[in-house]
Order: sequence, then structure tokens, then C-alpha cells
Amino acid sequence: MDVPTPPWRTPRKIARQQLSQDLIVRTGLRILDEEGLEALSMRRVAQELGTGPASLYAHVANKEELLELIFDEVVGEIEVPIADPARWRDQLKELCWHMYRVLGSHADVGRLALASIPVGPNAARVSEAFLSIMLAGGLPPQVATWGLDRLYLYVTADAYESSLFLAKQRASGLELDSWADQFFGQVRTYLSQLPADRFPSLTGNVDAMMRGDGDKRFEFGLEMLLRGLDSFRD
Amino acid sequence: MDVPTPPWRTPRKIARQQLSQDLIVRTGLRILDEEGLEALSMRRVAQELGTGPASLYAHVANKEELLELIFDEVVGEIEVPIADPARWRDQLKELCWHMYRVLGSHADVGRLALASIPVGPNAARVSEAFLSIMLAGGLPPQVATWGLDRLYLYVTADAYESSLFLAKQRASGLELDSWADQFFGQVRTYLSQLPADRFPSLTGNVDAMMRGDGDKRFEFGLEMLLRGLDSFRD
DNA sequence: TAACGGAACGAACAGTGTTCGTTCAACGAA
DNA sequence: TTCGTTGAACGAACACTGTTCGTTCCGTTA
Repeated sequence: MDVPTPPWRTPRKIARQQLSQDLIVRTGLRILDEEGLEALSMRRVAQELGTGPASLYAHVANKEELLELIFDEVVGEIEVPIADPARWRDQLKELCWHMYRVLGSHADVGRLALASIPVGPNAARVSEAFLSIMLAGGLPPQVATWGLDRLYLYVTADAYESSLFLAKQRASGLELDSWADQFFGQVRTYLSQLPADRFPSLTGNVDAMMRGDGDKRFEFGLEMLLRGLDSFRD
Repeated sequence: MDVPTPPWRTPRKIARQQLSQDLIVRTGLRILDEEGLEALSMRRVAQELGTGPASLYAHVANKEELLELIFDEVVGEIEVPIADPARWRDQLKELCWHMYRVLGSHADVGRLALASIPVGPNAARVSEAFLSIMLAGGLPPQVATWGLDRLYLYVTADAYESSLFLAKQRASGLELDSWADQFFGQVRTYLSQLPADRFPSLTGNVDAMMRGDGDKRFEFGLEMLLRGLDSFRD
């Protein structure tokens, strides 16, 4: 025989739901994947979990921490190899590509890529892999550690830039192909119409400027970096 | 003998002020330099100009456009050389360093560096300089244009990352040196305390990981890129 | 059983970018 | 000179944001 709730007491909707940091992070990542970074607010996450935004703060310090946790969650998808001295260059390349693809598969995550210091548990794991590969390849420790720093910056910067393009495409409401045609068509027109006397190199190489998609440019830059890194070998 | 304003008409504070896009951009840049990116809101700019935020929209489409214009204003400070075939490598290096320094002198501008497609008038001027130097150095057009793309990404990404550190320092309320000691001390401790069996490379090279300030790392990465670029010469 | 501590929660705060409708002022035509 | 037009300038308001503060709930321990 329960005593009925007095009418002056606000009834709760449901029994309190158990939250956890992991649940919040996974929910955030799902929202980001499906709706984009702009849709990822504390309220949106809370709504998805059937609660209010204030409840999230028992598990994450603030939104910034949530974003860092989400990014590290994604980095957790990166599989890392065991270093092989005979294949260190290929392994570095493959690892960079793998990272590039994982970040690209959660498109808007690129926008978080440069926002955090790589000290999450998964980022440390990936850093260890990078470093061990370079050390196995005979690079001096200082070259390897700085190489790690710069390669990580390169991959995350490329991811960041790609995510910006994607945001523009999404904001346009167009399909990716339509948007790309339009956007890059505009860039081409802009370059073509620059005054040739002041911009002879740009106007004279518009085709070369426009050639190559994101993959090709990433590949080219990576090759630059790896060749440069190789030149520091003893 | 003027007729007095009727009391039912809201009196204007002052005579209407003439605004211009240039004035808004310069004001925005000043606020960003003095108070940081977080303080740069439409309201803050409008306040500084003695008006309301809605007035700015007669001159800039939205905040995003204002930030792009501010960035291009800063890029306008970059002096570009005339390409010299005999010194193309040095010239590239100097241009990158010059750009690095200009971006660094407006510290929070780095946060805008990756946000815009480099098609502003000043960005085009800098792009032309990069490209002409590489072409003068004998690089094939495709290598030069992709090299431009990747070098630009590198410099702006480094600026972005640096500005993040600066934001953390500013948020801490500490002086730069105090904050750096504390922050990097924490990173060092974190690395040192990773389990050595799972992170042998990181834990075995903490000193090398921590060595080198931003300038050194930028220099190293730039050297990687330039050596790599050189390897593509015919 | 009562007290404690941490999780969960709602209300509210201060702030954001932007839009909408209005006012102002300059300019050109009649 | 007057009137109409147009674009700049403006204020009020909207919808939204991250976060804090105070309260309630619930599990654990003494």
C-alpha cells in the first residue's frame, strides 16, 4: 500500500537512467556521424539519451572534454602494426593511409582532429606505433619523435581540411558530386579570371591547380614527407 | 530654429556612423589581437564601433565571411619575393618562415587559418609567389601546384595548432612561461607513466619527445617537405 | 534507520548569430 | 523644391548554445 504522491510534487517521467561516460561518448559519435558536428550539442546528446543536458556533466567535464573523448574513440578504430625494420617506409605509409581512412569514415571527426593534444589512450597507442616503426627503420630518436609530431600534424590537418569541405557541401544541400562540380568550377573560374599580368603562374597552370582529388593530394604530401624523413637517416 | 523631436520618437544616440567592410575587418582584427578569438563576436565588433550587430550585415554576409576577410587581411602582411631560380629552395623556406611569423604575430588568427579556402586577394598573391618560385626552380607544374597545396596546408595547420596552445594558456590565466612549464610538465609525466611494456618506444624516448619548441618542430617539418619536394625535380 | 555522497535533473543565466521590420539619409527624377 | 526609391543603419526579438546552481533521488555504509 504505497502512499500516493502528493500533488505538489513534480512527477518524474521515468526511473532514473544510468548514464556513463562511454554511453555519452558513443551517443555523441553517432549523432556526429549522422547529423554532423553542428548538430552535436549537449542538448542534442541529452535528448537522445532521454535526459537533460545537465546530467551529462556528472560524466564529462564540459563539451570540450566530450569532443576529445569522441575523437579518441575514433582513433581507437585505428589498427596498428608490429614494426618491421625491413618495411618501415611501407608501414609508415600504410599507417598514415589507414588513419586517413578511419578519420574520413567519420567525416566530421576531422573537425576535432586538431583540437586535442594526442594524449588520449588510443592516441598514445597510435603514437607508439608510429615511433616504433621509425625507430625500427633506423631513424635517430630525435628525428623519429619529431617525425611523429609532424606526420601526426599532417594527417590530422588533412582530415580537418576535408571536413571543412564536407561541411560546406552539407550546408549547400547538394549531393557531393553536384556540389564538388559547382564549387571547384567556381574556383577554376576564379583562377582563370585573375589578371594574367599579376598572376602568370596561377593563370598559366589552372589545369594543374585543379587536378587531383583529396586522395591524390594526401598521397603526394605524404610522399614528400616520407622522402624527406628518409633523408635524415644515418 | 529646429522643431523639437516629438517625445514619442525614440531619439538616436548619435548621427549615423558610416561603416565599411574595411573598418569592420580592421576592428575585428584589433579585437582578435587584443582579446582573442573567443571575444570576437558580432556584438563585440559592433560595440567597438558604437552600433548594433545588425548593422554589420550590410557589409559582411555573416560571421564566417568576416573571419575570412580578417584572415585575408593578415595574409596581406606577407611580403613575397620575386622568384630567383638559383635560390628557389631558400626562397621557399624564407616564404614559409615569413608566413609562419606573420600568422604567429596575430596569434589567434591561426584558428582561422584552416577555415577558409585560400582564394582571397592576398591569399592568391601568396599562392602566386609560392608557385612561381617552384616553377622557377624547375619543378614540373603538377609537382609545383600540389606542392603549393601541401605547403600551404602545412604552414596553416602549424599556425592552427599553435593557436590552440595559446588559447589553453590564455584560459589558464598563467603567464606563457609558467603555463608551458606546467603543461609540458604534465605531458612529460603522462608519457613517463605509461606502462613500459606496452609503450616501450614512448617511455624510452621521453626526453626526445619533449625536446624542441614550436619553431624547431616547424623547421624540421619544413625541411622534411622541402627535401621531399626536391626529390621530385626532373 | 539515518546520514552521506554522488548521480541525475530542471530551471535559469548569460551569451551567441541572425532575421525582421523600421528609420534614416542620400540621390535622382519630375 | 518635393517626392519616391534604395540601401545603409538600427532595435527588438528569436532560437539556440554551454554551463551553473540548487534540488531530488538512490545506493551504500555505519
